Amino acid sequence: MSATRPGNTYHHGDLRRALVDAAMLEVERGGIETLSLSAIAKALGVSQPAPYRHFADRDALLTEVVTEGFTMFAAALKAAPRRAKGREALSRMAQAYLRFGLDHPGLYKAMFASHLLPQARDGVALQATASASFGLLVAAIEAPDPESAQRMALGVWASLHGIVMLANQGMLQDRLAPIKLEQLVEDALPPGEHNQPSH
Amino acid sequence: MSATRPGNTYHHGDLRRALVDAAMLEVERGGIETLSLSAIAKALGVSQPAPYRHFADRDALLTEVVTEGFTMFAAALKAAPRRAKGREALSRMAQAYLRFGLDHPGLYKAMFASHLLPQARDGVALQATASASFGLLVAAIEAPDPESAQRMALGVWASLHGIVMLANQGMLQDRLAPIKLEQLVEDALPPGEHNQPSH
DNA sequence: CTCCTATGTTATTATCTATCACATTGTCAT
DNA sequence: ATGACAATGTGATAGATAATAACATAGGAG
Repeated sequence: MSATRPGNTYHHGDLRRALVDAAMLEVERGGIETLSLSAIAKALGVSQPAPYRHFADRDALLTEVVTEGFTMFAAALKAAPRRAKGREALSRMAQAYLRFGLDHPGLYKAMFASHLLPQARDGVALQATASASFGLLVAAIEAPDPESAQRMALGVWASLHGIVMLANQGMLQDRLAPIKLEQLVEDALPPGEHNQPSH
Repeated sequence: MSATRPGNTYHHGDLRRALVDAAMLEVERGGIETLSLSAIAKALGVSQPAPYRHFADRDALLTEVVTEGFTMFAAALKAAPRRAKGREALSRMAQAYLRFGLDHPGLYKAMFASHLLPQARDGVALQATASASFGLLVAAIEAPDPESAQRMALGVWASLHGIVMLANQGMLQDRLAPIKLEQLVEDALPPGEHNQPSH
């Protein structure tokens, strides 16, 4: 009966991990709304209630997926500048932000547009994880004082978020004739010496 | 049995309208995922399958809600400049955008973050409706040539969209100490003579 | 007035979440 | 070792929902 199960044992081995992985794939494939614990359990060759041994409910599994998403996201942002500093580092981070959003549309949407983030129960821990990424952005901004950095980072964040969401909704495709998303990202950043030539 | 039904007739009178209204309220209250045709039918005092006489499936009702949302949205943007022109008109339109997003968080999210927009079936008509709003934004932008207007409008749109989405997710609350959303919106617009004094 | 169509109803099926009581297995103290 | 216990899995079941089918009613066009 078990298709994806390693041995033929009564116990799966690492069902929790398998559930998260399968859920991540499904969120990426069909979005948050099509995720079904039943279907995942069946696909993994376990009984339908088995997932409830590891997650209290559907939202708990989704929260785990989204949390791992934010971790991946933060890692991508952190790695992006490589050895660059200053304005160039910010630019690379912004491009990495864009790339993550475009490469993981379902996950990105689940991270930023789900009902989980505003919720009291899991929302607190989740917001902390999400905030880590924002901190990276603030740190990459060059500004006279911390408050300015915070304010400018908010503006950049909002722009990047908007670009990713609109692009993934397919709302920019018809309008981008000669314009590239990468250029739209550059335009969203505060000006610096290393700016690209004007269009 | 019927709580919300006008008379006591076999036929409801205007069930379609009542369904859309109820669905709009529910989308606003609990978001897209909690919308249940069963629950709405019961609340309206009709049988559970009655809605299927007016909408092929759940998504069809949602599409109607979102379409009406875009119509309201376009009307709000269009009315915002009142008699103002130029840069001031753009500013007022942007503030109206923000206000709509904050006043209708559930509807706004349904409009821009649902699975409906990218879908082939209803997505085409829906995208056309959505595009009308974007056209208003483009028209309000002062630029040397149409392509620049298009490009600048994209940037403004993305910024506004990002601000609304992040704000409605509760992700800006902790960070906005002295900053107001309205100011964040102003900062997202291209500079003009009527700019606010710098902070 | 009669028929026809629109709109509503009851009955039914399939899927999904979630909880229950029970079964099995790995582990840890003795 | 071994026996209790905790962790993990199973079958049975309840409740909600989407969707379809067959039947009922009412209102309007001829």
